[in-house]
Amino acid sequence: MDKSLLSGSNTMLLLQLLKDQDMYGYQMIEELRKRSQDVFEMKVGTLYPLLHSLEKSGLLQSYEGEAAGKKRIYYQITKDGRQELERKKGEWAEYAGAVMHVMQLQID
Amino acid sequence: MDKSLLSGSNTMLLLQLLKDQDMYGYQMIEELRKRSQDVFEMKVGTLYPLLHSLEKSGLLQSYEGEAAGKKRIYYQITKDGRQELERKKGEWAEYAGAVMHVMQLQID
DNA sequence: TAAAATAATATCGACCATCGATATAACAGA
DNA sequence: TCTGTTATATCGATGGTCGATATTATTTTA
Repeated sequence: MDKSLLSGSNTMLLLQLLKDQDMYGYQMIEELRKRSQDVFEMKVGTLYPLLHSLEKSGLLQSYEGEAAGKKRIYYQITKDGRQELERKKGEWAEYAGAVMHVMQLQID
Repeated sequence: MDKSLLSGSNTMLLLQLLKDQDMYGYQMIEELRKRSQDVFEMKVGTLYPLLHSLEKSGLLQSYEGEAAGKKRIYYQITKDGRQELERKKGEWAEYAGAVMHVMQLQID
């Protein structure tokens, strides 16, 4: 199983955010904070290099757009990105399930 | 929230193993594999340095014991270790819950 | 109005967890 | 005898994340 899953959950979370809606970088940080009820606070020093690398590997595409009259760099998930999202989702479910089992924990 | 939670889940899993029973290193790898239904395969290059560092920081204590007539280095969880286990367990639950929520996933 | 805070993008060195490789020794089974 | 497994150990490399720093534009506050 993928070792970088744990650490690399940020990739999965970003792909999930972009699944239904294009967003620009800063917006993703806020959206992630909101959806996680303040548990996640992705750092800009993590986000931007990650976005660039995801684009380079073809999971995302960027384009210039506008928000409130201002230029923004929007990101869009690609077909490969959607495929990778599903893959990582499955891996996460397996991993988290195993942790829960070993730890004898339950969610909600 | 602790950034090393994700990566550092190995510490939590080891503490959990030792919660009810003392074990030696190699045994922990096997037990972890078993309890996780082959999802976890902790590497020896990860385990031994981690055990040493956990002992150094007072979460574990080691002693020489025997298994099938052979000398083994057993590890025992300390009071601090149990406290740390509970702390990490809580953090994990919070983190995993947030991931599940963002990902719209469910675990049995 | 000037200053401070926030939004937005970007980079870089440092840290830390993990891995693969390598080493050694004892013992089991083929 | 040789191979495989158990068991402990170390070390260099990798890779994800962070904090610091930088820059520009806009908004809020004093």
